[in-house]
Parts: sequence; C-alpha cells; structure tokens
Amino acid sequence: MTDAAGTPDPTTDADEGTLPKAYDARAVEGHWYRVWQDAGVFTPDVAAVRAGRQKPYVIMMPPPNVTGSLHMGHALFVTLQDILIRTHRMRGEAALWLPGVDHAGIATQTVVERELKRHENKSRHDLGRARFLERVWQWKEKNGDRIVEQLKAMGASADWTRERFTMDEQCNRAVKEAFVRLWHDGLIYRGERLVNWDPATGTGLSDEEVEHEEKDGELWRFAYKVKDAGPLQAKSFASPQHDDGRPATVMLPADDALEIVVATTRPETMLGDVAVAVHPDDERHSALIGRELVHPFFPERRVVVVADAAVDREFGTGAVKITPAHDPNDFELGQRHALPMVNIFTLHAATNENAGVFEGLDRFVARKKVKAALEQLGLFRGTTPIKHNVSVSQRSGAVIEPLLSRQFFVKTKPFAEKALAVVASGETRIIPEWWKKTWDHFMHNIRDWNVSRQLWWGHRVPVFYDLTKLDEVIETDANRKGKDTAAVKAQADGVRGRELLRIALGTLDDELVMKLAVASTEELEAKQPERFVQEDDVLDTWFSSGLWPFSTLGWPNKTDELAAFYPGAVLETGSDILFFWVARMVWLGAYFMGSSPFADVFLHAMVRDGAGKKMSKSEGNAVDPLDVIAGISLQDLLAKTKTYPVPEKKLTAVLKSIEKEFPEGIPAAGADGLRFTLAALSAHGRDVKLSIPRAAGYRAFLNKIWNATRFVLMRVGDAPIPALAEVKGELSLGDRWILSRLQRAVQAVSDAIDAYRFDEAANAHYQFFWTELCDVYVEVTKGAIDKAATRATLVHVLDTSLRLLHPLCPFQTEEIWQKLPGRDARWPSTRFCALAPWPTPDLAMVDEVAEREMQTVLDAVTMARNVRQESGLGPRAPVAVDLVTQDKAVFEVLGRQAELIARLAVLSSVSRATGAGYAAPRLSGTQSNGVLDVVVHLEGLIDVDKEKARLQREIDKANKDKAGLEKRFANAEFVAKAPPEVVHEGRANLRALDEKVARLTAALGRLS
RNA sequence: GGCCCCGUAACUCAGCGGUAGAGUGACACCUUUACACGGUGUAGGUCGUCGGUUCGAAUCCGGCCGGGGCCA
Repeated sequence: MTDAAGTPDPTTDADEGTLPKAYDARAVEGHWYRVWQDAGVFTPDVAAVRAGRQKPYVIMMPPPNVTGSLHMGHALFVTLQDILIRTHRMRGEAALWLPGVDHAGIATQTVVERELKRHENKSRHDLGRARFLERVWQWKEKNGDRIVEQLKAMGASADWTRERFTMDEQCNRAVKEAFVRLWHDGLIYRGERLVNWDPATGTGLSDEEVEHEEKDGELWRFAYKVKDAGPLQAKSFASPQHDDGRPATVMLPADDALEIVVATTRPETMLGDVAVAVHPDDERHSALIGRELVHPFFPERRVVVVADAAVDREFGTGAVKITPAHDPNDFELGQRHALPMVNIFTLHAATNENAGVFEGLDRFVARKKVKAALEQLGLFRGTTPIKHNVSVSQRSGAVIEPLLSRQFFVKTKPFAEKALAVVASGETRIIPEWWKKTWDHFMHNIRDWNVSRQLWWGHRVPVFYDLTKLDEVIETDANRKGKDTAAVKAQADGVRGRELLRIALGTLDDELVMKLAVASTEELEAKQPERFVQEDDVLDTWFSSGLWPFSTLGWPNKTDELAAFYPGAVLETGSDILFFWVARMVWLGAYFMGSSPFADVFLHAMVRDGAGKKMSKSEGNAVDPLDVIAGISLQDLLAKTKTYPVPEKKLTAVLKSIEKEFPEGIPAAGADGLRFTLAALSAHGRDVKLSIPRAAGYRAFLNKIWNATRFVLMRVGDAPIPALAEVKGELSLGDRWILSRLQRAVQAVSDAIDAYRFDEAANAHYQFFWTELCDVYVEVTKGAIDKAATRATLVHVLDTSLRLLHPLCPFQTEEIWQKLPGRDARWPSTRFCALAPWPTPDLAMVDEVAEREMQTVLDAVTMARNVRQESGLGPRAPVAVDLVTQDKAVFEVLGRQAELIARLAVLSSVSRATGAGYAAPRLSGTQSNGVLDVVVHLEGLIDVDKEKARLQREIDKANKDKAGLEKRFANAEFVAKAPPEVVHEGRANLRALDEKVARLTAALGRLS
C-alpha cells in the first residue's frame, strides 16, 4: 500500500484491514507530517480568498527566538493554535498559520559573544561590527532550523512556504518604512533621558524589560553639614587611590555644626548629589530650606536644600539626597528645580572622572569605599535594615543603573489611546476577559518607549547624520554654551567629519541633534559616505515584532496576501508578553493598517512543573516536551538535568525531587498524547501544571481509540457499508442512541473550541468516546454486528469522532481515518482527514426518546451488575433477574430490550413484572432507582449476610438523600419562591427516593 | 503600595446559584473472542476560613489565612 505521496506507509502490515495491537506514534508522526506538507495541506489559497470563494482564518505564530529550543511554553502554544487552525481548515476556510523566527537582539548577541569568548577568547570589539555580524548570521544559519524542526515534531500545521525571519530582507524593509514614517509624523524623537541601563550587556532597555525584585538592603544615613555653620576643620579618610594607606584630607565644618541627615540605599550615588530635598511642610527641616550644604568630597559644588511636595516625610529621615543623573524620581525633581546633573558612572557602571578620588571603581566597590570614607569623616549617622525593590535586567540579571543617555523614543500616548479604544469598542476582544483591566492600566500609565539599543545585532536605526550641517550646528551650540565645548575644541584641533560628529553627538542639545538627522529608507551612507553617517544603534527587537502581522504579508507593498490575510482572527500567546508584543502589534497595526491586527487575543496560562514552579533550566525543573513525546528513563533524565545550568548548591536537591516526581522516568506519550494533555490542562485562569500521571491517562485514551478502530476493522469486514441515509428505517435503539449522543458531542467540542475552552473540548471528546462509544455502544454492537444498519452506524460514528478529534490529535486520527472501511466511497474528494469536513451537529439525529429508553436499559444493567458483584457472585455465574416496574413506558422498553440487557449484564434470563401482584423470591438481591426494581434470583448462590449489609447501605444512602430534600421542603418559602420546575423536580426525586427506600426495606425484610 | 488569578476527593484539575464531577491513584472481582495503556463494581470530599446576600451558596458579596502573577 502506498500513500498519496507515493512513499511506503510504515504502519500498514501485511494483512489488509488490521492494525498492529498498539499504536506506534514515532513511525506515524514523521510520516504523516511529510505527506501533509508535500501535499500543500498547510498552504491556503490566496486567490480563493481574493475571489471571495473562501473565508480567511489567520493566526500569526509568535516567532520563537532563534537562540531557543523547544520548551513547554512552545508546546502549549503550538497545541492550542494548531487546534484552532486545523478546526477552521476543516471547516473549509483558508487557514493561514504564518510561522517564523525572531532575531531576539540581546539574547542572540549575548549567546554569540559567549561562544566567541569561549572558543577564541575574543570580544565582539576584537572582530569589529561587520565581522561580528557575519558570525551571528552563521550562528543563526546553523541553529535557526532546530526550533522549526521541533515545532514540526509537535504537528504544527503552519505554512512553512511563508516562513519569515524578523531580520530578513522583507522585514527589514518594513522596519525601515515604519520607522521613517513615524519619524516624519513626529512620533519618534531622539532625546537625552534617564534610561534603564543594563551594564552587563551595555545597552539601554525599555521599561518592560526591567523586573523588580524585592531584596534585603539597608537604609544608610549620613549627614551633610550646613555651609558657614561653623569653622572649617581638616579631616582625613583612607583614599581609595592610595593603596599605601596615605589619607586624603578635606575641610569640613566643625563636628557640632548644623547638619541635615539623609537616608539612602545607594550611598555611592552621593558622589553625584546636587541637592537635598525636604517636604515644604516638614517643621523638622523647614529652617534649612534654601541653605547651602557642604559636599564632603566636592567642596566647590553647590548643594542646596530644596522644598518639594513629592518628598515622603515618613520615609527615612524625611530628607532625601538628590542625584538627578542616577534616579528617575531625582531626575524629575531635578527638572522641577533646575538642578544640574552630575553623571558619575561609565556605561559599565564604574565610577567616572566626576567621582574625583573615587574614580574607576565598580559601583558596588565604590559603595563600600564611600561608606568607609563617610564613617572616617564622622558623618555616618546609623543604618536600618530595609526590604526594597531592586530593578534587574530581564535579559542579563544585572542590577539596572538609571543612566542619562541619548536614545530614540516612540511617543506612546497616541498609540495607547488607540489601543484602549480598540479594546473598549470590541474591535479586539481579550480573552480571558479579566486581562482587559490590566491592558487598560498599562495603557494609561505607559511612558515613552525607548526603541534604541546599543547593540550590533538588530535592525540598524535608519537615521543618518548630515555632515554638511555639522559646522553650523556646532556653532549654534557654541553660541549657547560658550566656546569651550568639546566639539569646538576638537574643531580647533583639526578634527573633522565622522570623528567630529561622534564628539558633537555626545554634547549637543537634543534639538540640534535633530537638525543633523535625516530619516530614510534609502542606504544614504552607502551612496554618499562623504556626507551621511548612519546611526550606530539598532532597534528594539519588539519594534520589528510589532510589525509582524503585516510585515510578514509583504507590507509596505500592497500585496494580495496583505489584502487577503489582514487582519487576522486571533493572536494566541502567553500572558507574559501581552505588553511586549501584543500591545506593540496593536499600536503599529492600528497606525499603519488602520485596524487592529486581530479580532481576538487569547492569552494562555504559564506552564509550570508538578510543584507549581515556573519551569526553567537553571532551576532544573524544565521538562523537555520532546522527552514527553518520546519518553525518557529516569537515568537519562537525571543525566540530562546535570547538563543544565543548575547552581552547584541546588543540584542534589533538584535531582532528588526529579527522582521523586518521575520514579519511572517519563513514559512516551507521543506528540498527540502531549497535545491532548496540554489541551485538557489548559483551563482559563489557571497555570498549566504538567502532570505526568495525567498524560499517561490520556495516552491510554489514544490507545483506546486505536483499539476501538481495530475492533471495527476486524469485525465490520469487507462487505460494503451502506450510507447512513439508506438504513434510516432499520436503526436499533442503540444505533439511534449513539447517533444522538454523537450530535451532542460534536456540538460540545465545536462550541468549546470556538470559546477557546480547549479543556472542555478534550473532556467532551474523552467522555463521549470512552464511556459512550466504547463502554456502551461497541458492547451493544457485539450482538448486532451482522446488521447493515449497525455497521453503518458504527463506521459513521467512528469516522465522525475521528474528524472531531483531528485538531487535537492530528497524527493518530489521520493514520486511522485513512484505513476506515469505505473511506474512499464516503469521501471521494478528500484525501486527508486533515482536509475532511469538520463535523456539524445534525439536529434531526438528536433523539430524546432513544436517550431516555437507553438510560432505562443502562440503569437496569448497572443495577443488575451491582447486585451481582456486591453479593459475591462470579462474573459468569448464571443468574435470573426480574425487572419490576409500574411505569408503563419503562415496562415496554424493558420488553423490547430484554435481550440486550441480558447480554450486557450477563444474565441467564430476564422476566418483567408490573408491581401489582409481584412477589419476589425470598432469597434474592434487590436494587431500585425508585421507578425500576431489579430483583436478582439468588437461590443457592447467595451470601445472605453480605446481601443484607449491602441493602442496608443502599437504604442509608437513600435516606440521607431524602433527608436533604425534605429539609428543603420543610421551608415553606422554598415552595413559594423557588422556580416551579425546581420544586417539581424536587418532588419527583423525593417520591422516587420514598419508593426506593420502601422497596429496599421490603427486600431486606424478606431476607430475615 | 495598587491590580489580577488560584485554594474542591490521596494527587492533577473541571464545575461557578438548585441534592458535589473527571483523570490518575486505592480496594475487590475478572486473562469476556478491540484494548490489562483493558472490563465490572466499591470506597473516598464539613468545596481554605469567618461573616453577609438568598427559599437555597462550592458557586454571588465582604473580611481573614495560604499560594502565584502583573504593575509601581
């Protein structure tokens, strides 16, 4: 047998029409993926959409980092997005799932730098920009495909013919176009601001890339002496610049002179202090407002006491030192009071020349030295432990240094307003809905977006500096500031061109820099190197990701793809990148395309380990999806964990917890098994805690499906299967019942997927297939498999449920569906389950009568089985049963279905009786649901004591239920106020319970 | 400090105004001709806690305790 693509099908064994006893995921998955892809199943028809023949359904895949490898977060998004895409593809829509990979600026640059250091002991500066970038591209070519292959292993039915990379030509064009337009529209500016500086990677970051960690620190207090408040006296301290212990000497007001005490968590920043601020109404300090203070290390610097209402009187001493160049709050206060800025740090967060004798120290070393010096000078005033938040780079983990630097900013206000409106109007829905609040809060509080990064790997800012205007601008600057600017001096020394530009850019006012700048999508520098010099900085990765929904479709060109596939249907991603990515896409999509890029935003939860901790390699608790798919032994799992960057101290504990959580390793679940598990666990509003036992349960479910199919293939045989419509008049109760239940399952699964309730979809399917189709219907058919109507029903139900399961478990369903009897005749124009029609509920097949009657049959069977087991009879012992009821309809059903009941409950004989005049045998076991009594004849078989005990238990249980109901009816208001149907139902239940107790009590009496 | 989510059976989770559900695990019986990754039956929960609203609360509201997240 060969499949559509002509390659041998590895899963079909020699004898036609049978399946191997167990499902071999590995062979099947790789096979079908290739076949689908080669057949173009994943590529939608643009022309059909443009011609109005097909509705588009578009999902933009969140591009994983090139540096990355598959983790559970990817596995989750692949699962959920693929479910959506496959469902809509089966509905006949032009389903586009556009995949790609992100260049991930800082992360990638850091990785390549680390490799370079390790293998060649070189820094990127040793190579230079051009050669370093060559290396990054080489690295990308080598590693970029790995994550793509892993996505494919998960079954991702993405259109790889449209795969994009955020740094490819097309994306680069889009980035330049977008930047230049925003620039000309006045929405991007270059300005000197206090930014979040990451000293480890040497770049500024956006606010969103900074995390706040609560840490133990100390609130350290020291005194500033008031100027002219006492005679000066010489004091000395150990100068950090003299290793021989030679002291440095300063002149300070006398020890008992007037002073003001400030409290700080960062004493070293006092080197950049220019003021002390107090609250204007604070009586403790009001006398000092306006007085000048003596900076112990910079006596010539003017440090003044200012009053500002922003000062928190309760915090510390109520007086706060002001370092405008190194603290965002101080920066703002400094602006208000026109204070100068003294920058004391280099770009690597070491002290610079402004730190005087403390120059050249790492910031944490500087802290120690400054504290020691202040203590020696007698200015130390005590310390208090404090818990405070430390800003940390999300990328490198380094403590962020607020640093004055010139960056490109996007004005966010107009974008944020649009983003609020888009969500408020419902143009874009956020699901789950509670994220709307977070969205609004973010948009209301957003600050301008720093989009420049001092990196090499990324889209270079398309701004060029015009050297022909340089002299003029320097002159203007000199006219404002005086002739001693660095640029003027350099000019005098004969410096020209690029070098002069570099110097000037360091000192020019923002406004003058803007006069030099030209934004252009043209490569101006390449064309006119004498005149134009391109900006060195690159753009934030999220700037290019923000254009993803349209840059990938050819924008800024007006392509057919763009017309067909923008905007998309849904953006599905983790809630952790709501602001980084989703917000940016909405901003830029609304701006450039005129509408939000997607109708829905669905945010899935975070994947956690069994203990509820965030999965991370450095914690050693990351479970590799590929290990769940293929399985892994405990030994291999432990060995693998040892290769993760787990801190030495933790390793033993980590390994121990792995042994405890996975004593048997991880059993292979297959891609389908992992997908089904992730779907079933992804309830809204709850983290996905990966449960291996639960995955094992779902793997068993897939095995169940496999074997149900084996049963059908083995028992239905080769005889032609009539279409369901042809046998309509011959359907048995069981046939009608399962067809009715099938419609409900189809409806439930469909609705659940449409509502992004993937857990409900999985559960609805599980419930239907296992308990209704396998446990009941397949057993029913075993007595009627020779009937054409039953064979037709069985095959129809299996076919439909496989199609219904396909989006969750594409591989196995495709494999099985291909083999169904009569497949070619039923689906002559469909080669794949992946393209077969999505099931829709047929309301004509919903059969309430059949459902009710079947319920009676199943009740009878269950009660008979219950008595049989509980009274200690073996499963094969022949027993006779009387079915006793006063309900006429029930009585009739029992008559028609006696044979079925006997077979399912393994009974030797079944007889019916109406209640009147029926006398049960003395030795019998009775079970009752209040309408129907099942009386099992037990002469010669019974353990009387056991049966009596069982009856008593049943009676007790019924009485307990009764008591609960009676309590409700005892309350007159219940009858008065509750809805009639609730009261009615309660009455009926109560009556049934009464009956049940009476019957069981009678049965108990007979045994005594 | 502000906001959000979650505390339900031993474990992992549904349910979110009308007498508590699933999977896994436990116990008992069963090699019944698709499946022991199986079948049949059974046990197991004062739904974190204290109040309130309601005829009625796991479900709605408030306080508290515990776990997690986002933003300052």
